[in-house]
Amino acid sequence: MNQPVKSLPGRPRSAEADQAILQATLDLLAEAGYQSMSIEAIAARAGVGKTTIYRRYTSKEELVADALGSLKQELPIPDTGTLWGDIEILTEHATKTILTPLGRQTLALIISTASSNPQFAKVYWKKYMQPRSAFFAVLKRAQERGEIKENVDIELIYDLMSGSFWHSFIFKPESEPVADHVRRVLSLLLEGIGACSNPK
Amino acid sequence: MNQPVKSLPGRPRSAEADQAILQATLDLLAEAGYQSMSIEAIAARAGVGKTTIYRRYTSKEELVADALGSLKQELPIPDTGTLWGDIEILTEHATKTILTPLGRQTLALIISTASSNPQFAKVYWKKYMQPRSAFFAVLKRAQERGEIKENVDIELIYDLMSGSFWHSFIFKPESEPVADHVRRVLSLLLEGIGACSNPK
Amino acid sequence: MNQPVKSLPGRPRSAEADQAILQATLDLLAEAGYQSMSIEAIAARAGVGKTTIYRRYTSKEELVADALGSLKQELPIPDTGTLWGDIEILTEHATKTILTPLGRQTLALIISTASSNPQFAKVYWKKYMQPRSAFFAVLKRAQERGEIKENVDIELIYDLMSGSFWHSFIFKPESEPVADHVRRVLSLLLEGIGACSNPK
Amino acid sequence: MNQPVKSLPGRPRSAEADQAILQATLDLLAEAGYQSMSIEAIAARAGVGKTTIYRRYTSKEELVADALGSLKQELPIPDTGTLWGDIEILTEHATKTILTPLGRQTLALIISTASSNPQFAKVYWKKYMQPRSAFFAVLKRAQERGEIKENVDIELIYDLMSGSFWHSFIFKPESEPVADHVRRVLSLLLEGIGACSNPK
DNA sequence: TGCTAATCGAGACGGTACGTCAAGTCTTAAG
DNA sequence: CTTAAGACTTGACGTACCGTCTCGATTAGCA
Repeated sequence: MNQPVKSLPGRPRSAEADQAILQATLDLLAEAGYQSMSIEAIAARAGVGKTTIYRRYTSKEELVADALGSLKQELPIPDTGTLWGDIEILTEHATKTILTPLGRQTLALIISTASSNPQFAKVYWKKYMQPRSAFFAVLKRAQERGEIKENVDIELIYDLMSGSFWHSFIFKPESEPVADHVRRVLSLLLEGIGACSNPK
Repeated sequence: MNQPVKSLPGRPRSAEADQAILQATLDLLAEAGYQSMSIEAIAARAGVGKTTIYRRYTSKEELVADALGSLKQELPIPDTGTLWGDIEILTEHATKTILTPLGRQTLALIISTASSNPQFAKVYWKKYMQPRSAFFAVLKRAQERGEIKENVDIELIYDLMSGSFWHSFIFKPESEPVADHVRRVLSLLLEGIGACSNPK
Repeated sequence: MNQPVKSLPGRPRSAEADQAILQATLDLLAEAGYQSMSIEAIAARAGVGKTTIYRRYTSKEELVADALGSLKQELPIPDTGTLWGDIEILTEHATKTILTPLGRQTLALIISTASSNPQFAKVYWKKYMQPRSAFFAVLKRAQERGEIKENVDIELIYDLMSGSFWHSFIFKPESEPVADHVRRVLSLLLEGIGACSNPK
Repeated sequence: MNQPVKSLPGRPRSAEADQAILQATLDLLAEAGYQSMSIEAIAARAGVGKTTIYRRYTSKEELVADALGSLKQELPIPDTGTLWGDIEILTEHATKTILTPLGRQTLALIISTASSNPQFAKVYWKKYMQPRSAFFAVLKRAQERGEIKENVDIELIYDLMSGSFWHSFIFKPESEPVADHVRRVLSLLLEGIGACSNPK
């Protein structure tokens, strides 16, 4: 069995430079935003030549995608026994992630890239929406416990909650606390809005 | 009685230039996107000097906001007699508006600007979400007809439907037709997801 | 007999504007120099619209020529009885005229325009070299008095004295007083430099 | 022993660009003149980015000074055995140098800059008046040969001849050939203009 | 120990677009 | 018809970054 990693000749790439570049990218992304962030500024901040960046990434998007991807996030799937309790925890976590400068910039990035560069949007999206699986697990368990109807499409619920979360977050950042809004949405979803919807 | 309109001294601004600038801006916005669109290109396309643009707008954002704001959109409030019918019409209209290059760019613009320049986001938003009032009227009538519970917050419904609409539009552009998705969402909302949600 | 001056219909040109423009031009010419002097600055300084200037002059050169031409200079032809005395007076006057900011700028203007726009150079030149006729008269009288050889070309003497005056003025502004230099030159000219030039 | 030449880090400046810039500058100076010559045009003509010019020079004056300074001129000191012969050769050379578009522009530049930026004027002047030392040598030899009085200030003679040369060149470009004028001046100087100038 | 080769920092390269300034022309209302 | 005011097109200014390209200096593995 040969080594899967063939050591190339020549000087190996500097791991320190790798780290410095990613860190400088994240810092500047949070500080200045994606558009205002210049490669030259990143290189200067990282104490690195521009070449060293261009050797690794062919575009700013690639660089930012890798920088965001390098962020470690661990999210234990909550299990409080009730849907309400689990959602509470997920909401709290999501809020903490998003209400940082970096989180806002990432969100902006996701959506502005979504229409033009879907492949990059998906990278950002994957990192940003890591909680998705946790959310699914929570809903699944609630369904098994009988808190949610059996025939309901869980993905649709996810769309609804996540979408409304964004919607209110983006356009009414000054209004009621996010947690309250989520609670009202969940309540509405559970009860339904139809006047004659009780199957009796 | 003095004139309410004080005519300023000097040559008045050219209305033709106004129009040419706005049109060129919209064209290039649709063609190239906000970022790739240069003021010089707009000036060239409009057959106008750069100064003439800079005299009117201090930033690209202002210019684009005004250009989008100049778009006239008339949306008659539908009244088919049923909530389903009205929503169908609204959805069709919204889809038509958004599924154009200009619509996509506007959406990207709204969200990427939202976190950094809320005041501009609101301008874009206002224009983009003009159907909002129509949507409210439709829901209100449905409530009066008894199709929707009386004690439900209509704004919350709007958040949910609009948000889920975006959500699926942005991240699953290739999946099922938008109209179908909206139908499923409405159905879910009307029935509710709670297993034991019989009210009273 | 009709009036030789036909009073044109409409508002007559403002003499105040005329004066203000010329004065502002001279001021700015002395302060900033010909190149750095903008028409807009002249208009602003004169409290006049740009149009008012362009209606009168078609170029900066014309304007400056007229402004310099408007300067009144009276130079009485000196008659002290000796060539030395007359030259002394002329030198003093020339020095006073040239050693002002306006004088320096005029000189610069004359020469930099000379090669490209000879017709303007001549206008400046005429004003600047008004003393020329006085100089000629002085030399003529000296010739008649027998101070200068009869067969000498007076114009050539003028070229020599005026040229050397410039030469030293432009390239050695810091050296000996101008008057001394002129004296040395005159002395040299009178005596000649040839070792065997005395006709015996 | 350390190297006296410390090689700076980074890519060294391109000697080709240096040359192209200087050549383009001289070309455009001769064609269009100092004022009408734009940095952008120089860059375009040299096939070089504007930055490459601005990296080297902070002003047009600096650039032009360097360009003129880069002109190599070799002038052998003539030695025909007589003052008249030597002057003839010097005059011919000076005429050839000045009677080119570049020569005229340089002259205009020297004088228009002289009063405002003496330091630049001196650079131009040095290049332009390179023959000065040759002229001095020629006069010195003539003095030793006895063609010129011993007690005459040679510098003053230079002022007179050079000044009158300019004077006639600038204001009477259309008149008699330069060489004839110089001959008349030299003759006048050698003989003197004084009627009773017999020394001793 | 020396050779080979990819890497490093630094920074110059040809470009594009920026936002500013002044040029000379034009269009208004007021005189 | 001129005036002051100011908008118009044009074009150069000097700056900031782009992505590419040299440099001399490292820094490994291979000979």
